[in-house]
Amino acid sequence: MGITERKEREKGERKALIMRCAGELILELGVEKVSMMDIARKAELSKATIYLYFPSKELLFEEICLKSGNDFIDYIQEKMTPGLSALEMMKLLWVSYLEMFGESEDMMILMFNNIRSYLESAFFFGKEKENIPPYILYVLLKDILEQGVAEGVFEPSINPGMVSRTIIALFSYIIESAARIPKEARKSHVTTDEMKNIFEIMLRGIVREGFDRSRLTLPGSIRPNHEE
Amino acid sequence: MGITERKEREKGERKALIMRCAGELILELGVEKVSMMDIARKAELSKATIYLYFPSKELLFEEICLKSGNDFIDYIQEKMTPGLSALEMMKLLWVSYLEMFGESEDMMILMFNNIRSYLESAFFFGKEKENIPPYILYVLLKDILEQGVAEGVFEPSINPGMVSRTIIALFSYIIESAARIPKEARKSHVTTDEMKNIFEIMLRGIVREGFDRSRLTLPGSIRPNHEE
Amino acid sequence: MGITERKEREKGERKALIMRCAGELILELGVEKVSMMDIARKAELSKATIYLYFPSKELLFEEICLKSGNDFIDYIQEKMTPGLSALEMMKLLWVSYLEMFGESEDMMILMFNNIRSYLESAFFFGKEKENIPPYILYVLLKDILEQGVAEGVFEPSINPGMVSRTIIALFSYIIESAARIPKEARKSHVTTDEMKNIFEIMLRGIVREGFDRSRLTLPGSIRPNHEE
Amino acid sequence: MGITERKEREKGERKALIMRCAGELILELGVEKVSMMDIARKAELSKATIYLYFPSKELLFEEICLKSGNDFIDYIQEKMTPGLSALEMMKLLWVSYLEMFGESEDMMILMFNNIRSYLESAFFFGKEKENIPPYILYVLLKDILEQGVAEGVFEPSINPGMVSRTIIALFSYIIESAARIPKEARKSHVTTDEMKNIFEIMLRGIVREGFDRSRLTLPGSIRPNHEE
DNA sequence: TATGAATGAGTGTTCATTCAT
DNA sequence: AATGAATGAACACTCATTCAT
Repeated sequence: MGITERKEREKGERKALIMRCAGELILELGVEKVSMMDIARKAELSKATIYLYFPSKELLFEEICLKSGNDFIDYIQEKMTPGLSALEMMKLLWVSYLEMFGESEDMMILMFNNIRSYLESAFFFGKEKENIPPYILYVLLKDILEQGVAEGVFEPSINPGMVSRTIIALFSYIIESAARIPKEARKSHVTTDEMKNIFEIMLRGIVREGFDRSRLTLPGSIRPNHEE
Repeated sequence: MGITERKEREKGERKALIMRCAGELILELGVEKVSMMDIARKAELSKATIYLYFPSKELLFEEICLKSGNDFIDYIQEKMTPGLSALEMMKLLWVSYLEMFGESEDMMILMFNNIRSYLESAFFFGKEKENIPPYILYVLLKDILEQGVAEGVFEPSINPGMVSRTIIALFSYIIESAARIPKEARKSHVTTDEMKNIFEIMLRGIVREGFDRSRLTLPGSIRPNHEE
Repeated sequence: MGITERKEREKGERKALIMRCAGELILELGVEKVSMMDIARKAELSKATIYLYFPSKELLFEEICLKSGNDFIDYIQEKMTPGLSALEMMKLLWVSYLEMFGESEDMMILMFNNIRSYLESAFFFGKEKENIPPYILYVLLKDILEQGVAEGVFEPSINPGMVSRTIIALFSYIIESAARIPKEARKSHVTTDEMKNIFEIMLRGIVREGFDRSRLTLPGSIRPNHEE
Repeated sequence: MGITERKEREKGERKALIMRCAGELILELGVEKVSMMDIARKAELSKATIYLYFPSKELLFEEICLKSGNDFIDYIQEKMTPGLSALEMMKLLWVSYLEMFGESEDMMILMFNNIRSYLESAFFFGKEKENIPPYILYVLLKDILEQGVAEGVFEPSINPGMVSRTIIALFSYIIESAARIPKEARKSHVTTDEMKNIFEIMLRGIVREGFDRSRLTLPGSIRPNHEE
């Protein structure tokens, strides 16, 4: 039994190694520019070996994105305790984002990179899909927004599905833009500050008229600016 | 006299044909996936002929994007008369967008496609660039926002540059997403409705607290839904 | 009659123009690198027009080489008066070369360029060809060498055909090498000095043993060094 | 142990195969006319496979030339024992050439082909270059000539550098010309006889006046004429 | 006569994928 | 399980040549 287990574990490790290497390369070069040779070289394996673990380049990339997305969802759902108000949950979402980003910037970039590819598909405009991270996130946000409407905090006229998609799109956009900046020059506080402002505007735009705006302020970057 | 003119016109038409075919393919497959061979096949020309009109793939694509961007800018600037209030200009911008989109959906998609490539560059986070359409649009929006702040209509705390970029990013995102939908299934009213809602939320988020929200309503799709 | 004549003359002029342009380009870029487009551009004609005068690139180049070779042959034969001794003729050949080279360096380069292509063919080793310049030159030299043997000046053991080919080959080689040097840096006196030395060594090698070497001295560059 | 060795050897053989095929094609068609496709076809491999062994066409060709040149240099230097007179060394050079040519005609052709490309460069007229075969050969010859002058055997008035270059040029020329002859028709004795005569003439031309010419006779083709 | 426009057949090079070992 | 070796299909780009006008 020990042996098969070890084999299983080693197999998983190899797979994780390949995904990690591929992920780093995607962040470095962009999806289109990464070749199987690059990945093989980085993982110190042969190209053929990669095909032992992934049936094609496309599916390898898909799995990478899926994983990063799931990690993010897991992180968020762990924090979401029942009984929170919509506004508390929105703020929690924001804080989770901040923390996760501070902790694992690259993973976040990959995750939103993933989302973007789904947003671009038909799903964004109605045809919804399976159990994939972007969709889960979309549902999560939508539920919060609906709860907020029910609580009388958000404008009843908003379309929760649409607003949910819009928020995700915006996050994706900014993160992706950040990813294009060379890693060493990337100052994450810019990214998070940018996002914070947009998120606040969006919140102000969806709350009921007359709602006290001071209650919509979000916390800023939680980590000290380690650069500059 | 007639002959040279006709030749000239035909030459222009060929060039336009190539750009149109290339544009459609970009919308269909994405920039990276389109090959010169694809374009040639679609235009029913030989690859070599394409090179008679454009010195390289890169410059062909650049010209396509530039043209669509410039067309949009021209359209807008023609409508912008001096003496308008910031809110009037914002609405005018919206109506121009609607009209232009109704008139030349593909062109709009290409234009925002173009913008996106610039947004992804460093410019999005501050380093600004030359006389290219996305930048002109960015400046235009920023000026309006600043004027709105001065008029006491928009929140003085907003960062006009950042909000300008956010608005452009959102438009790009939605348009681009729409572009991925197979043409026949694309219902433009979804696209414009989506955008209208987002634009309204954004406006509500940036006006001063207490500003009468009923003044922020935008007109909807101006053309009848020609599909379905 | 006047009209057809003028037409004829103009046709000849066009042809000459094309050949001149092509010739210059060959000298500048090397045979392989010159394209029909280059020639057309230089001659300020269309590519198609060139095909009106020459049926193919290959035949155009052939004609260029032929012409330059014939010019050289004509120049030499004009000077060769009967009754000269072999040694006098050898010196005359040398002087003609010097003069021609001084007068029309480019043409000489093209001519030997031409010769080289023939030397490389089977002809060099026996299978002789028609009335082409390299062959005429070969025969000319061979005749002189044979006369020299008959006069008792040259070693009877030499093979006139072979020595003739060797001399031509050497001239070609040096000229061609000179042609590769950028035109402005080309100091022809180096070329001619080099050639003079080799020619003298060759002469010393083919005269009978004991022949007074002081009689084999050749004149040097006849033109002042116009550069440097 | 056997396996890795065999793999190594097979890899070397493939590389050698490609170089041999490319070499033959160069001899057949000339450097400029040989395409990677031609080589692949001849080697019965795919174009992509060639790129497994050589990073580019240019480097493949460079390696071919370098190898043949180095082989020749190695062969010669192995035979050159110290204490030989200049004349002995000249004869040794000649014999080495003969033997090498008899043994590996193609290689010799390629080698001189290589040399030619260097002779055509500025080096031929003074600007000398690194450690490349043609230059090594040039220096070797020049040293011998200088030694001969010091021994009082060669004319003090000769320019050793220039004569060295001339000899190399001549060898190159003849060999290259031979290469153009279709292989089956190529009679190597013609080539070597031709060369022998020229080499003898050259020697007679550079020895001091009055030197006993019978001492300058070279041995002829050392192998029986295997053709005709 | 002259040419602008067009193209087929090529170039060198890359890369995801396969397979014998 | 792992891989070195191989390759087909693709890529952007070039050029000698043709042809309708």
